[in-house]
Amino acid sequence: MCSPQLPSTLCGEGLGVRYYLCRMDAKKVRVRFAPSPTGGLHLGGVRTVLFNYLFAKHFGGDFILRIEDTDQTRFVEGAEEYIFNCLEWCGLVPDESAVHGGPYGPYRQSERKPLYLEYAEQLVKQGHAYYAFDTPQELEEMRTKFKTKENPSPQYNHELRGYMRNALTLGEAEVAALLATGTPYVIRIKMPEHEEIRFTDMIRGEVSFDSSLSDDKVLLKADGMPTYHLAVVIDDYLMKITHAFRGEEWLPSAPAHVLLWKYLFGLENMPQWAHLPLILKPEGNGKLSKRDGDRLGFPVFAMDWTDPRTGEAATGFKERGFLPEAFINMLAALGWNDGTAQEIFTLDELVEKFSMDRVHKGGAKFDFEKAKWFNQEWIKRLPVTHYAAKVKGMFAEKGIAIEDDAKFYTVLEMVKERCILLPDFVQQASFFFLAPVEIDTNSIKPKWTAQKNQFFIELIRAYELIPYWQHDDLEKEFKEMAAAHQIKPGDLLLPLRIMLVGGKFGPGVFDIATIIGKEDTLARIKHTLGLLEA
RNA sequence: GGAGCGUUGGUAAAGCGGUUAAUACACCUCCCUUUCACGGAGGAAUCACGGGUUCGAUUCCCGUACGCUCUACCA
Repeated sequence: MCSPQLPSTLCGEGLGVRYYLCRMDAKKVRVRFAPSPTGGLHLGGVRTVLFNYLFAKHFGGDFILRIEDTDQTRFVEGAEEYIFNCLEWCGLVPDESAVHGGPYGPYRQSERKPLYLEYAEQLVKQGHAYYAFDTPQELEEMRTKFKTKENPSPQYNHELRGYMRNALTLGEAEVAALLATGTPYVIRIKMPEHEEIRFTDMIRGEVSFDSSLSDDKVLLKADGMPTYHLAVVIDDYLMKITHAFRGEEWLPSAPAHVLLWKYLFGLENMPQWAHLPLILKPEGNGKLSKRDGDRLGFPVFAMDWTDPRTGEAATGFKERGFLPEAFINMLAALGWNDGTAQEIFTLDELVEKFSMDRVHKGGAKFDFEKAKWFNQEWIKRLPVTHYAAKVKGMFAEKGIAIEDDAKFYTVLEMVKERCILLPDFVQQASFFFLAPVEIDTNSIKPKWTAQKNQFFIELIRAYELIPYWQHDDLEKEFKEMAAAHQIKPGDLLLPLRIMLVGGKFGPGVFDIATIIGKEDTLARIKHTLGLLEA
């Protein structure tokens, strides 16, 4: 029996023999993600990448990234590089791609253009496709002419193609003449009538369609570029893709793809399909879009993206302060689980445990609160050194230069469980390095008394003389003095906290005092005492 | 309009013929902490509806409803 790792060339066609024991599923797993470089990389896109990656790596296979840039009108400068950057940040690096190279290139469809015509013409010869000369205007006319209440969107299908200007209605001579004079044309698939097309989806099981209900999709466009429908089949074949995952929105066009496989390469060579559930808007209905993010205040793209044409900008999960570990984990949990109560997974664990049959069928509404929880968990779990540099940069932006790394790490460690997103560290920890500008004296004033004022004046004196500036001594001194003044320590702790921190938050007060040191502690107490007098 | 896919607490979801229907997020209450957070305890679902099949259905089958996707020379 061939092992799954055995090179596919040894499994049959390479030796010119079809080995009985070497079936399709014994071939090396090869999956692909095929984005079109038209804008920011959406949450759903990253999740598709993730599932591809996890599946491939689980079986020791390859993850290929192919650029679907067949629509020249939608080319966006920088989008391709951006996609690679996102994958890099997520840690989902392709084995083969336009930048990583590989034996099945080129990995950009625009660079494979001549290939597609060949196959399209083969289909024409086989009678499974035909030339069509209808202009965009004529198509538009057809749609309005045949539009009825019952049929609001007429299709270019077996019923209507007889009314159109194509090789099926024009006659051989005329077609040849049109072709000879360079008349623009497209090649359309000729969908058969009343043929049941069925295939097994890895997530949904058996799905079937009636071929009569599908339209004669354009395979090759007038500019010579293939449409997605043709390109996906040819490239998946040529790149030896064994499993093809994509969003559920592709399900309705799957029958055309299955047919193309049947006509061109044989159903036995077709990859296993899996149509992933959609990620939906948090409230209401429909696919999650960038607009929802803007409206509800959360990111939708993996990383910041600015459209070079419109200048429109969108923030990404990365820039919002997500750790890649959390982002990936959250995405995996959106539609997949391992059947246990475990929710936090490393990439390695995901690779080990992932399986397609545990992917949920229904679409999931995106919950930003849950996404934040994953990030908080990862902040708590990871050593602070893992993200200290990033946080340091955020401090620098606020004008706080960190010089003492050891102190910085202790501080981060001390406040990490209070941080949900990376920028929270700035709020939670900057007072360790810079005296607070805003002091919430309103939280002190209502219960402020002359006795308390006196207490702090004496506390300053006592602290000035304290031999060892350390947590336990500071606390002991504080409590003894409170007792001497007959004030409950609790009534004094909050004021002290506000003096040191500026507000009602942060770790233990004496921990803070210990770290910021005698000089700063006393200065901050004095400063606030001054404010309270005024 | 048509086709396909889907439907378990507010959200994500486990369950794969017999369970007190897990768990997590969010929310509320309480404990811990004289801050905030962490941590701990508790609180919510007659599994969309109607028929079957079965001794027994959240689980299997068929309808209905609802939702989503697609219905471009875009992917």
